[in-house]
Amino acid sequence: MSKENSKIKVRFAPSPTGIPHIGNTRTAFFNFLFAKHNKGEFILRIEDTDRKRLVEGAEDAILEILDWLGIKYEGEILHQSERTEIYKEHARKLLNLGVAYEKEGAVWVKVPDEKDFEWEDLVGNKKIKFSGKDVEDFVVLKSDGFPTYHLANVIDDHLMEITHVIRGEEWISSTPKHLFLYESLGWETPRFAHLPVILGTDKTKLSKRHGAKSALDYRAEGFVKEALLNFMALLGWNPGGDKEQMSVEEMENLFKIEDVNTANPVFDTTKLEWLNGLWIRTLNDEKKLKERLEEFYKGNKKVEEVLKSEKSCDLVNAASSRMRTLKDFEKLVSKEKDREMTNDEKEISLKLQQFLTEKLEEKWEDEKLLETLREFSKSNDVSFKVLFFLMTGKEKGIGILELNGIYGKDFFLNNLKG
RNA sequence: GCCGCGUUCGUCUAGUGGCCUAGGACAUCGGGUUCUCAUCCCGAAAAUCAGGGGUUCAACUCCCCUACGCGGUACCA
Repeated sequence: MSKENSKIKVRFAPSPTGIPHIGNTRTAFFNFLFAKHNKGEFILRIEDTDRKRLVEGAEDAILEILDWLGIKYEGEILHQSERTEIYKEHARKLLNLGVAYEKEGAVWVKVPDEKDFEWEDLVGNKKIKFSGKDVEDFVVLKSDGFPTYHLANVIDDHLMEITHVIRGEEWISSTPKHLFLYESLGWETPRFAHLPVILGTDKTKLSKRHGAKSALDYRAEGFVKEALLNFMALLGWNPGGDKEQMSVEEMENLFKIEDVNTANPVFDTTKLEWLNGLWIRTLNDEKKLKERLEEFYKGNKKVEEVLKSEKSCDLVNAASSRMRTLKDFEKLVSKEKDREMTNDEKEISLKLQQFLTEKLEEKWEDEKLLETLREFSKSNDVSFKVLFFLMTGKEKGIGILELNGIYGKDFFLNNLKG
Protein backbone atom coordinates (compact mmCIF):
# COMPACT_ATOMS: atom_id res chain seq x y z
CA MET A 1 0.00 0.00 0.00
CA SER A 2 1.78 3.02 -1.27
CA LYS A 3 -0.90 5.46 -0.19
CA GLU A 4 -0.41 4.92 3.48
CA ASN A 5 0.68 8.44 4.14
CA SER A 6 -1.64 10.26 1.86
CA LYS A 7 -5.09 11.22 2.93
CA ILE A 8 -7.83 8.88 1.92
CA LYS A 9 -10.19 10.30 -0.65
CA VAL A 10 -13.25 8.68 -2.19
CA ARG A 11 -16.02 9.78 -4.42
CA PHE A 12 -19.58 9.06 -5.34
CA ALA A 13 -19.98 9.38 -9.08
CA PRO A 14 -23.57 8.96 -10.19
CA SER A 15 -24.77 9.67 -13.66
CA PRO A 16 -27.95 11.71 -13.81
CA THR A 17 -29.85 9.29 -15.99
CA GLY A 18 -32.66 8.79 -13.51
CA ILE A 19 -33.51 8.92 -9.85
CA PRO A 20 -31.04 6.63 -8.14
CA HIS A 21 -32.62 3.69 -6.41
CA ILE A 22 -31.68 2.42 -3.01
CA GLY A 23 -28.83 0.29 -4.34
CA ASN A 24 -27.03 3.26 -5.86
CA THR A 25 -27.59 5.25 -2.73
CA ARG A 26 -26.05 2.48 -0.69
CA THR A 27 -22.89 2.86 -2.76
CA ALA A 28 -22.78 6.52 -1.81
CA PHE A 29 -23.27 5.63 1.82
CA PHE A 30 -20.51 3.04 1.85
CA ASN A 31 -18.15 5.57 0.33
CA PHE A 32 -19.21 8.04 2.98
CA LEU A 33 -18.74 5.56 5.82
CA PHE A 34 -15.34 4.57 4.49
CA ALA A 35 -14.24 8.18 4.31
CA LYS A 36 -15.51 8.96 7.78
CA HIS A 37 -13.98 5.89 9.33
CA ASN A 38 -10.61 6.76 7.85
CA LYS A 39 -10.85 10.47 8.45
CA GLY A 40 -10.73 10.93 4.73
CA GLU A 41 -12.57 13.01 2.20
CA PHE A 42 -15.76 12.21 0.34
CA ILE A 43 -16.61 14.13 -2.79
CA LEU A 44 -19.37 14.16 -5.37
CA ARG A 45 -18.87 13.99 -9.09
CA ILE A 46 -21.67 14.04 -11.61
CA GLU A 47 -20.91 11.84 -14.60
CA ASP A 48 -23.06 13.52 -17.19
CA THR A 49 -21.19 12.55 -20.31
CA ASP A 50 -24.03 10.65 -21.93
CA ARG A 51 -26.00 13.56 -23.30
CA LYS A 52 -28.70 11.39 -24.77
CA ARG A 53 -29.66 9.70 -21.54
CA LEU A 54 -29.69 12.78 -19.35
CA VAL A 55 -32.86 13.01 -17.32
CA GLU A 56 -34.23 16.34 -16.26
CA GLY A 57 -34.28 16.68 -12.51
CA ALA A 58 -32.19 13.61 -11.86
CA GLU A 59 -29.31 15.60 -10.45
CA ASP A 60 -31.61 17.48 -8.13
CA ALA A 61 -32.99 14.19 -6.91
CA ILE A 62 -29.49 12.90 -6.23
CA LEU A 63 -28.68 16.00 -4.22
CA GLU A 64 -31.94 15.84 -2.37
CA ILE A 65 -31.35 12.23 -1.39
CA LEU A 66 -27.84 12.90 -0.11
CA ASP A 67 -29.07 15.94 1.74
CA TRP A 68 -31.97 14.16 3.37
CA LEU A 69 -29.87 11.22 4.46
CA GLY A 70 -27.11 13.46 5.73
CA ILE A 71 -24.50 12.01 3.39
CA LYS A 72 -22.37 15.12 3.18
CA TYR A 73 -19.79 15.62 0.48
CA GLU A 74 -16.93 18.04 0.63
CA GLY A 75 -16.08 20.80 -1.80
CA GLU A 76 -17.69 21.68 -5.07
CA ILE A 77 -19.70 19.28 -7.16
CA LEU A 78 -17.78 18.41 -10.26
CA HIS A 79 -19.52 17.98 -13.61
CA GLN A 80 -17.76 15.97 -16.23
CA SER A 81 -19.64 17.70 -19.01
CA GLU A 82 -17.67 20.84 -18.19
CA ARG A 83 -14.33 19.15 -18.53
CA THR A 84 -14.41 17.90 -22.10
CA GLU A 85 -11.18 19.70 -23.03
CA ILE A 86 -9.27 17.76 -20.42
CA TYR A 87 -10.59 14.46 -21.73
CA LYS A 88 -9.86 15.38 -25.34
CA GLU A 89 -6.34 16.28 -24.43
CA HIS A 90 -5.77 12.91 -22.82
CA ALA A 91 -7.36 11.12 -25.73
CA ARG A 92 -4.83 12.84 -27.97
CA LYS A 93 -2.11 11.72 -25.65
CA LEU A 94 -3.27 8.13 -25.92
CA LEU A 95 -3.28 8.52 -29.68
CA ASN A 96 0.28 9.80 -29.62
CA LEU A 97 1.31 7.00 -27.34
CA GLY A 98 0.05 4.56 -29.93
CA VAL A 99 -2.34 3.05 -27.41
CA ALA A 100 -5.39 4.45 -29.12
CA TYR A 101 -6.58 4.66 -32.70
CA GLU A 102 -9.32 6.51 -34.55
CA LYS A 103 -12.25 4.87 -36.20
CA GLU A 104 -15.43 6.45 -37.49
CA GLY A 105 -14.78 9.69 -35.64
CA ALA A 106 -14.26 8.05 -32.28
CA VAL A 107 -11.11 7.27 -30.37
CA TRP A 108 -10.66 3.62 -29.46
CA VAL A 109 -8.20 1.85 -27.23
CA LYS A 110 -6.84 -1.57 -27.92
CA VAL A 111 -5.62 -3.68 -25.08
CA PRO A 112 -2.79 -6.00 -26.13
CA ASP A 113 -3.74 -9.68 -25.99
CA GLU A 114 -0.67 -10.68 -24.07
CA LYS A 115 -1.31 -8.23 -21.26
CA ASP A 116 -2.50 -9.63 -17.94
CA PHE A 117 -4.36 -7.66 -15.31
CA GLU A 118 -4.69 -8.34 -11.66
CA TRP A 119 -5.76 -6.40 -8.65
CA GLU A 120 -6.58 -7.02 -5.05
CA ASP A 121 -10.20 -6.18 -4.48
CA LEU A 122 -10.90 -4.84 -1.01
CA VAL A 123 -14.31 -6.48 -0.88
CA GLY A 124 -13.56 -10.03 0.12
CA ASN A 125 -9.85 -9.34 0.02
CA LYS A 126 -9.35 -11.36 -3.09
CA LYS A 127 -7.32 -11.19 -6.24
CA ILE A 128 -9.20 -10.73 -9.49
CA LYS A 129 -7.45 -11.56 -12.72
CA PHE A 130 -8.20 -10.86 -16.34
CA SER A 131 -6.35 -11.68 -19.49
CA GLY A 132 -5.88 -8.97 -22.10
CA LYS A 133 -7.33 -11.18 -24.80
CA ASP A 134 -10.67 -11.11 -23.05
CA VAL A 135 -10.82 -7.34 -23.06
CA GLU A 136 -12.43 -5.93 -26.17
CA ASP A 137 -11.37 -2.71 -27.81
CA PHE A 138 -13.31 0.15 -26.31
CA VAL A 139 -14.19 3.73 -27.12
CA VAL A 140 -12.67 6.42 -24.94
CA LEU A 141 -13.82 9.49 -26.86
CA LYS A 142 -17.16 9.38 -28.66
CA SER A 143 -17.75 11.03 -31.97
CA ASP A 144 -19.80 13.72 -30.24
CA GLY A 145 -16.64 14.81 -28.46
CA PHE A 146 -17.68 13.51 -25.07
CA PRO A 147 -15.62 10.90 -23.27
CA THR A 148 -16.94 7.52 -22.21
CA TYR A 149 -17.08 6.51 -18.59
CA HIS A 150 -13.81 4.63 -18.89
CA LEU A 151 -11.77 7.63 -19.91
CA ALA A 152 -13.43 10.33 -17.84
CA ASN A 153 -13.50 8.18 -14.78
CA VAL A 154 -9.82 7.30 -14.88
CA ILE A 155 -8.72 10.84 -15.61
CA ASP A 156 -10.85 12.40 -12.92
CA ASP A 157 -9.98 9.85 -10.29
CA HIS A 158 -6.33 10.52 -11.00
CA LEU A 159 -6.59 14.29 -11.13
CA MET A 160 -8.66 14.41 -7.99
CA GLU A 161 -6.32 12.06 -6.23
CA ILE A 162 -8.94 9.48 -5.43
CA THR A 163 -7.28 6.78 -3.35
CA HIS A 164 -10.10 4.22 -3.23
CA VAL A 165 -12.67 3.49 -5.87
CA ILE A 166 -15.72 2.00 -4.19
CA ARG A 167 -18.38 1.15 -6.74
CA GLY A 168 -20.83 -1.54 -7.79
CA GLU A 169 -19.59 -4.90 -8.96
CA GLU A 170 -21.02 -4.32 -12.41
CA TRP A 171 -17.72 -2.50 -12.95
CA ILE A 172 -15.52 -5.49 -12.31
CA SER A 173 -15.25 -6.48 -15.92
CA SER A 174 -14.39 -2.92 -16.93
CA THR A 175 -11.62 -2.62 -14.42
CA PRO A 176 -8.96 -4.11 -16.71
CA LYS A 177 -9.70 -1.31 -19.15
CA HIS A 178 -9.19 1.23 -16.41
CA LEU A 179 -6.02 -0.47 -15.27
CA PHE A 180 -4.69 -0.32 -18.80
CA LEU A 181 -5.47 3.38 -19.04
CA TYR A 182 -3.74 4.15 -15.76
CA GLU A 183 -0.73 2.22 -16.91
CA SER A 184 -0.60 3.81 -20.34
CA LEU A 185 -0.79 7.29 -18.88
CA GLY A 186 1.86 6.44 -16.35
CA TRP A 187 -0.40 6.93 -13.37
CA GLU A 188 -0.60 5.16 -10.09
CA THR A 189 -3.78 3.12 -9.70
CA PRO A 190 -6.18 3.61 -6.84
CA ARG A 191 -7.39 0.67 -4.80
CA PHE A 192 -10.65 -0.93 -5.84
CA ALA A 193 -13.60 -2.18 -3.86
CA HIS A 194 -16.50 -3.63 -5.81
CA LEU A 195 -19.73 -3.90 -3.90
CA PRO A 196 -22.07 -6.79 -4.71
CA VAL A 197 -25.19 -5.59 -6.44
CA ILE A 198 -28.45 -5.80 -4.57
CA LEU A 199 -31.02 -8.22 -5.92
CA GLY A 200 -34.79 -7.95 -5.94
CA THR A 201 -36.93 -10.63 -4.29
CA ASP A 202 -36.89 -12.45 -7.61
CA LYS A 203 -33.09 -12.57 -7.29
CA THR A 204 -32.28 -10.45 -10.29
CA LYS A 205 -30.45 -7.16 -10.13
CA LEU A 206 -32.49 -4.49 -8.45
CA SER A 207 -33.66 -2.04 -11.05
CA LYS A 208 -36.39 0.31 -12.07
CA ARG A 209 -38.05 -2.68 -13.63
CA HIS A 210 -38.68 -4.05 -10.16
CA GLY A 211 -40.17 -0.77 -9.24
CA ALA A 212 -37.00 -0.33 -7.24
CA LYS A 213 -37.63 2.67 -5.12
CA SER A 214 -35.47 5.62 -4.31
CA ALA A 215 -34.74 6.96 -0.86
CA LEU A 216 -37.22 9.72 -1.66
CA ASP A 217 -39.97 7.17 -2.16
CA TYR A 218 -39.23 5.63 1.20
CA ARG A 219 -39.26 9.04 2.77
CA ALA A 220 -42.71 9.67 1.32
CA GLU A 221 -43.87 6.37 2.76
CA GLY A 222 -42.91 7.47 6.23
CA PHE A 223 -39.52 5.89 6.72
CA VAL A 224 -37.02 7.78 8.82
CA LYS A 225 -33.52 8.27 7.57
CA GLU A 226 -31.95 6.50 10.51
CA ALA A 227 -33.79 3.31 9.63
CA LEU A 228 -33.07 3.53 5.93
CA LEU A 229 -29.38 4.15 6.48
CA ASN A 230 -29.20 1.40 9.06
CA PHE A 231 -30.93 -1.02 6.74
CA MET A 232 -28.87 -0.14 3.67
CA ALA A 233 -25.68 -0.68 5.61
CA LEU A 234 -26.83 -4.05 6.89
CA LEU A 235 -27.41 -5.18 3.33
CA GLY A 236 -24.06 -6.68 2.63
CA TRP A 237 -22.20 -5.36 5.61
CA ASN A 238 -22.01 -6.50 9.16
CA PRO A 239 -19.54 -5.39 11.81
CA GLY A 240 -19.29 -8.94 13.10
CA GLY A 241 -21.36 -9.01 16.25
CA ASP A 242 -25.04 -9.28 16.98
CA LYS A 243 -25.58 -5.58 16.71
CA GLU A 244 -28.50 -4.62 14.50
CA GLN A 245 -29.54 -1.11 15.40
CA MET A 246 -26.74 1.33 14.70
CA SER A 247 -26.59 5.08 14.42
CA VAL A 248 -24.59 6.66 11.64
CA GLU A 249 -21.93 7.53 14.15
CA GLU A 250 -21.64 3.94 15.31
CA MET A 251 -21.49 2.75 11.75
CA GLU A 252 -18.73 5.22 10.98
CA ASN A 253 -16.72 3.83 13.84
CA LEU A 254 -17.27 0.21 12.92
CA PHE A 255 -17.13 0.34 9.16
CA LYS A 256 -14.42 -1.60 7.43
CA ILE A 257 -14.61 -2.22 3.73
CA GLU A 258 -13.10 -5.67 4.26
CA ASP A 259 -16.20 -6.64 6.18
CA VAL A 260 -18.46 -6.13 3.20
CA ASN A 261 -19.89 -9.42 1.94
CA THR A 262 -19.09 -10.87 -1.41
CA ALA A 263 -22.52 -12.35 -2.08
CA ASN A 264 -25.48 -10.49 -3.52
CA PRO A 265 -28.06 -9.61 -0.90
CA VAL A 266 -31.77 -9.72 -1.62
CA PHE A 267 -33.65 -6.55 -0.88
CA ASP A 268 -36.60 -7.40 1.33
CA THR A 269 -38.41 -4.58 3.09
CA THR A 270 -39.79 -6.62 5.98
CA LYS A 271 -36.78 -5.99 8.11
CA LEU A 272 -36.69 -2.36 7.06
CA GLU A 273 -40.19 -1.94 8.43
CA TRP A 274 -39.19 -3.42 11.75
CA LEU A 275 -36.11 -1.22 11.90
CA ASN A 276 -38.24 1.80 11.12
CA GLY A 277 -40.51 1.06 14.06
CA LEU A 278 -37.49 0.59 16.25
CA TRP A 279 -36.03 3.91 15.15
CA ILE A 280 -39.34 5.69 15.59
CA ARG A 281 -39.38 4.54 19.21
CA THR A 282 -35.77 5.58 19.62
CA LEU A 283 -36.47 9.00 18.16
CA ASN A 284 -39.38 9.30 20.55
CA ASP A 285 -37.11 8.55 23.48
CA GLU A 286 -34.75 11.19 22.20
CA LYS A 287 -37.61 13.68 21.89
CA LYS A 288 -37.05 14.02 18.17
CA LEU A 289 -40.11 12.25 16.88
CA LYS A 290 -42.40 15.24 16.98
CA GLU A 291 -40.24 17.34 14.73
CA ARG A 292 -39.99 14.45 12.28
CA LEU A 293 -43.76 14.22 12.21
CA GLU A 294 -44.05 17.95 11.69
CA GLU A 295 -41.71 17.69 8.75
CA PHE A 296 -43.51 14.69 7.33
CA TYR A 297 -46.99 16.14 7.65
CA LYS A 298 -46.17 19.57 6.31
CA GLY A 299 -49.22 20.65 4.32
CA ASN A 300 -51.57 18.17 5.94
CA LYS A 301 -53.87 20.58 7.78
CA LYS A 302 -55.56 18.01 10.01
CA VAL A 303 -52.40 16.44 11.32
CA GLU A 304 -50.63 19.78 11.57
CA GLU A 305 -53.39 20.93 13.85
CA VAL A 306 -53.01 17.86 16.03
CA LEU A 307 -49.30 18.45 16.26
CA LYS A 308 -49.82 22.03 17.29
CA SER A 309 -52.33 21.19 20.00
CA GLU A 310 -51.54 21.41 23.66
CA LYS A 311 -51.49 17.67 24.19
CA SER A 312 -49.47 16.85 21.10
CA CYS A 313 -46.48 15.57 23.03
CA ASP A 314 -48.58 13.04 24.89
CA LEU A 315 -50.23 11.97 21.66
CA VAL A 316 -46.93 11.49 19.90
CA ASN A 317 -45.65 9.54 22.83
CA ALA A 318 -48.74 7.34 22.96
CA ALA A 319 -48.65 6.76 19.22
CA SER A 320 -44.94 6.03 19.00
CA SER A 321 -45.00 2.39 20.02
CA ARG A 322 -47.82 1.74 17.57
CA MET A 323 -46.13 3.14 14.50
CA ARG A 324 -44.21 1.28 11.90
CA THR A 325 -43.97 4.27 9.61
CA LEU A 326 -44.67 7.95 10.14
CA LYS A 327 -47.71 7.44 7.97
CA ASP A 328 -49.37 5.39 10.69
CA PHE A 329 -49.59 8.47 12.88
CA GLU A 330 -52.44 10.01 10.94
CA LYS A 331 -54.82 7.14 11.52
CA LEU A 332 -53.72 6.74 15.11
CA VAL A 333 -54.63 10.30 16.06
CA SER A 334 -57.62 10.78 13.81
CA LYS A 335 -60.90 11.08 15.65
CA GLU A 336 -62.84 9.48 12.87
CA LYS A 337 -64.56 6.23 13.70
CA ASP A 338 -63.39 3.03 12.09
CA ARG A 339 -66.98 2.00 11.51
CA GLU A 340 -70.54 2.53 12.68
CA MET A 341 -71.90 0.64 15.66
CA THR A 342 -74.20 -2.30 15.14
CA ASN A 343 -77.60 -2.22 16.78
CA ASP A 344 -76.43 -4.51 19.55
CA GLU A 345 -73.48 -2.27 20.16
CA LYS A 346 -75.69 0.78 20.29
CA GLU A 347 -77.66 -0.81 23.07
CA ILE A 348 -74.56 -1.68 25.05
CA SER A 349 -73.16 1.74 24.43
CA LEU A 350 -76.20 3.38 25.94
CA LYS A 351 -75.98 1.16 28.99
CA LEU A 352 -72.29 1.86 29.37
CA GLN A 353 -72.86 5.56 29.12
CA GLN A 354 -75.32 5.44 31.98
CA PHE A 355 -73.15 3.13 33.99
CA LEU A 356 -70.13 5.38 33.72
CA THR A 357 -71.92 8.58 34.59
CA GLU A 358 -73.56 6.91 37.56
CA LYS A 359 -70.42 5.34 38.93
CA LEU A 360 -67.85 8.02 38.24
CA GLU A 361 -67.24 11.45 39.63
CA GLU A 362 -67.24 14.63 37.62
CA LYS A 363 -63.62 14.04 36.66
CA TRP A 364 -62.69 10.54 35.53
CA GLU A 365 -59.67 9.14 37.32
CA ASP A 366 -57.66 6.49 35.49
CA GLU A 367 -57.86 3.81 38.15
CA LYS A 368 -61.51 4.37 38.84
CA LEU A 369 -62.37 4.37 35.16
CA LEU A 370 -60.58 1.11 34.58
CA GLU A 371 -62.23 -0.47 37.56
CA THR A 372 -65.64 0.61 36.39
CA LEU A 373 -65.05 -0.69 32.90
CA ARG A 374 -64.02 -4.02 34.37
CA GLU A 375 -67.13 -4.14 36.42
CA PHE A 376 -69.29 -3.39 33.41
CA SER A 377 -67.46 -5.92 31.31
CA LYS A 378 -68.06 -8.61 33.87
CA SER A 379 -71.65 -7.92 34.79
CA ASN A 380 -72.75 -7.51 31.16
CA ASP A 381 -70.45 -10.12 29.69
CA VAL A 382 -68.99 -7.72 27.18
CA SER A 383 -65.39 -8.13 26.10
CA PHE A 384 -62.89 -5.36 26.53
CA LYS A 385 -62.33 -5.40 22.82
CA VAL A 386 -65.89 -4.26 22.30
CA LEU A 387 -65.64 -1.74 25.11
CA PHE A 388 -62.54 -0.32 23.51
CA PHE A 389 -64.37 0.17 20.27
CA LEU A 390 -67.36 1.80 21.91
CA MET A 391 -65.16 4.13 23.92
CA THR A 392 -62.75 5.14 21.18
CA GLY A 393 -64.56 4.48 17.94
CA LYS A 394 -61.60 2.40 16.84
CA GLU A 395 -60.93 -1.29 16.48
CA LYS A 396 -57.46 -0.74 17.85
CA GLY A 397 -55.15 2.07 18.73
CA ILE A 398 -54.04 4.33 21.53
CA GLY A 399 -55.09 3.07 24.96
CA ILE A 400 -58.12 4.27 26.86
CA LEU A 401 -56.13 5.49 29.83
CA GLU A 402 -53.74 7.35 27.60
CA LEU A 403 -56.66 8.97 25.82
CA ASN A 404 -58.26 9.81 29.14
CA GLY A 405 -55.18 11.79 30.03
CA ILE A 406 -55.14 13.51 26.69
CA TYR A 407 -58.76 14.23 25.87
CA GLY A 408 -60.69 13.44 29.04
CA LYS A 409 -64.20 12.11 29.49
CA ASP A 410 -65.98 14.21 26.89
CA PHE A 411 -64.10 12.38 24.19
CA PHE A 412 -65.46 9.05 25.39
CA LEU A 413 -68.98 10.24 25.98
CA ASN A 414 -69.02 11.65 22.52
CA ASN A 415 -68.00 8.30 21.07
CA LEU A 416 -70.53 6.41 23.15
CA LYS A 417 -73.29 8.49 21.65
CA GLY A 418 -72.49 6.74 18.40
C1' G B 1 -21.33 -18.60 -26.03
C1' C B 2 -17.14 -16.24 -23.70
C1' C B 3 -15.08 -13.64 -19.30
C1' G B 4 -15.67 -12.50 -14.13
C1' C B 5 -17.98 -12.91 -9.27
C1' G B 6 -20.80 -15.64 -5.95
C1' U B 7 -23.65 -20.02 -3.15
C1' U B 8 -24.90 -20.91 5.55
C1' C B 9 -32.53 -21.10 8.17
C1' G B 10 -38.03 -17.82 3.74
C1' U B 11 -34.87 -12.97 4.18
C1' C B 12 -30.40 -10.09 6.34
C1' U B 13 -26.36 -12.46 8.43
C1' A B 14 -22.25 -14.70 12.42
C1' G B 15 -18.56 -18.09 11.27
C1' U B 16 -11.23 -17.36 8.44
C1' G B 17 -9.40 -25.79 10.45
C1' G B 18 -11.06 -28.17 16.25
C1' C B 19 -15.34 -23.58 20.74
C1' C B 20 -20.67 -25.70 15.16
C1' U B 21 -24.86 -32.00 16.87
C1' A B 22 -23.99 -24.12 13.00
C1' G B 23 -25.12 -18.49 16.63
C1' G B 24 -28.10 -13.76 16.15
C1' A B 25 -31.95 -10.67 13.83
C1' C B 26 -36.48 -10.04 10.84
C1' A B 27 -40.70 -12.67 9.35
C1' U B 28 -43.82 -17.04 11.06
C1' C B 29 -46.15 -19.86 15.09
C1' G B 30 -47.11 -20.50 20.52
C1' G B 31 -47.13 -18.23 25.48
C1' G B 32 -46.68 -14.13 29.24
C1' U B 33 -47.53 -8.83 30.65
C1' U B 34 -51.99 -5.90 29.32
C1' C B 35 -57.90 -1.55 28.67
C1' U B 36 -57.90 -2.81 22.23
C1' C B 37 -53.76 -2.78 19.22
C1' A B 38 -48.87 -2.25 19.66
C1' U B 39 -44.48 -2.07 22.70
C1' C B 40 -41.92 -5.29 26.07
C1' C B 41 -40.57 -10.40 27.83
C1' C B 42 -40.26 -15.81 27.16
C1' G B 43 -40.39 -20.12 23.89
C1' A B 44 -40.88 -23.08 19.23
C1' A B 45 -40.20 -24.24 14.37
C1' A B 46 -36.72 -23.06 10.50
C1' A B 47 -29.93 -24.34 7.11
C1' U B 48 -27.91 -32.69 5.92
C1' C B 49 -23.44 -25.02 5.65
C1' A B 50 -25.64 -25.97 -3.22
C1' G B 51 -23.82 -31.20 -4.81
C1' G B 52 -19.53 -34.37 -5.58
C1' G B 53 -14.51 -35.29 -5.01
C1' G B 54 -9.90 -34.32 -2.59
C1' U B 55 -6.09 -32.20 1.40
C1' U B 56 -5.96 -32.99 6.87
C1' C B 57 -5.91 -36.49 12.96
C1' A B 58 -9.97 -32.76 12.10
C1' A B 59 -13.51 -28.68 6.97
C1' C B 60 -19.02 -24.42 6.91
C1' U B 61 -13.96 -22.87 6.89
C1' C B 62 -8.29 -24.90 2.16
C1' C B 63 -8.05 -27.10 -3.25
C1' C B 64 -10.61 -29.14 -7.69
C1' C B 65 -14.99 -30.32 -10.54
C1' U B 66 -20.28 -29.86 -11.41
C1' A B 67 -24.86 -27.32 -10.81
C1' C B 68 -27.29 -23.00 -10.06
C1' G B 69 -27.49 -17.57 -9.46
C1' C B 70 -25.64 -12.77 -10.51
C1' G B 71 -22.68 -9.32 -13.34
C1' G B 72 -20.21 -7.92 -17.92
C1' U B 73 -19.83 -8.67 -23.04
C1' A B 74 -22.75 -0.63 -26.16
C1' C B 75 -19.67 5.62 -29.66
C1' C B 76 -24.65 3.61 -21.46
C1' A B 77 -23.00 4.47 -17.00
